[in-house]
Amino acid sequence: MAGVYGLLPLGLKVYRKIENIVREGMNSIDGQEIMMNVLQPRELWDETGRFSEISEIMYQFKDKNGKDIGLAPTHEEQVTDIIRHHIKSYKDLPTSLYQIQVKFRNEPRAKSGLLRGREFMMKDMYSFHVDEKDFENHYKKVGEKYLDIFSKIGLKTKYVAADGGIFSKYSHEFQVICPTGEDTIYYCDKCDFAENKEIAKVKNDDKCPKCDGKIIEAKSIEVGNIFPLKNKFSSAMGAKYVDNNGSEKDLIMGCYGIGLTRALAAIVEVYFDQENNMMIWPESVAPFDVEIISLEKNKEAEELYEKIKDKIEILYDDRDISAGEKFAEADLIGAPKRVIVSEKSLKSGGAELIDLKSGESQIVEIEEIASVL
RNA sequence: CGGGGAGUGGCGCAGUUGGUAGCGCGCGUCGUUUGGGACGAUGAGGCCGCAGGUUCGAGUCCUGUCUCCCCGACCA
Repeated sequence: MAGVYGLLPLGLKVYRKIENIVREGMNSIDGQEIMMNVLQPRELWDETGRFSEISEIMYQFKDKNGKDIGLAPTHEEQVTDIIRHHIKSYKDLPTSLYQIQVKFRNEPRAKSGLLRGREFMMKDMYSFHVDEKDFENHYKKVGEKYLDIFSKIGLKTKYVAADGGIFSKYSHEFQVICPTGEDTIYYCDKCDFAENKEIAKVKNDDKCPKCDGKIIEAKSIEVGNIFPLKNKFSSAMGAKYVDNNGSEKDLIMGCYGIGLTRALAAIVEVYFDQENNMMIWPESVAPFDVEIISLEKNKEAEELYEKIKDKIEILYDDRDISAGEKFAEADLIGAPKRVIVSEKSLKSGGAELIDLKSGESQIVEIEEIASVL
């Protein structure tokens, strides 16, 4: 069906790497990983009125006993339910819970493959605080960590001010500048000023309101966003804590999302070289570190593979097909380094080692390859 | 939801006025090939999206329906 995709072996390998980088990032700012359920009872969502409010986007149906069920498009209600049973005192705060899980959203129009699907993977984190001030410190910390995570997976992102939607006055998005993106942002060519078109007061070529730079308009892909939720959910659902004066107060909340499968697609959008029909993955998420291509079968390639296969991730192509086909497919798979073992390379003294990003190529003795890599 | 386009071997497509369903790639077998998607020979593979209708006869005409893609609207 439209907007629904699975991942084959190469895609899954890349996905897992993205997932792990995100997971480490969340753990490093004291996020605790949990896993919530996808099947949701109507009653929970009626507490905030959202079962009706977002029925357009939430897949909803009746089970065989006539009970209303929904597939979670997001988890504020569920996480608030969990937290109201476990947090009682200011001494339990702050705390952040996150999960990496599938989301279902009945998008009015799925498009551009993994960039906008109806079933996709997301990391969503929710934080809980005693007051706005504590929340804001955390919000800032998560924002900085997000920039760091995106940079680790090879995406340069802009930290963009955006509309707060139904939750609040503001939010922030992490946008990758890319012509295939569906968002439009305005950013300064000198400082970190950036606004989403939905709220922007500037236009292309304006002077930056923060410095003497120039405003540039660009299409972009939103790979993450962070929202203040204030007490919207805690107040509706009775998620309170007792402060140090003994009185009950609403929890102050924030939520923080990263579209994992969308990030995977964004990396391809940015790194795929259309002209040469070639992918070069960032090393941190590449499905393989190295592809070894053996032209004519030779024992040197086989021995090299056996020697290093447990130390680095290698794709070894010893298929009985033409050289051109191996090269063309290796270009599409996009391992950042390539080792070619052939009669020609052996005559020149070893194997040819190519760094795809720089295009640099060198002949390295077979015995040396392992240490060079 | 509004507008546009498309459903025919695994993939990409052609199919004229209604008359034996084709091509390229891929796949099997044999042989020759190996530094940029090789070549020859020979095979296998189709309910023409689905349901009705018109006709002696429908991939083709008519009606209905489902699905996918693109552009909008939408994006909690």
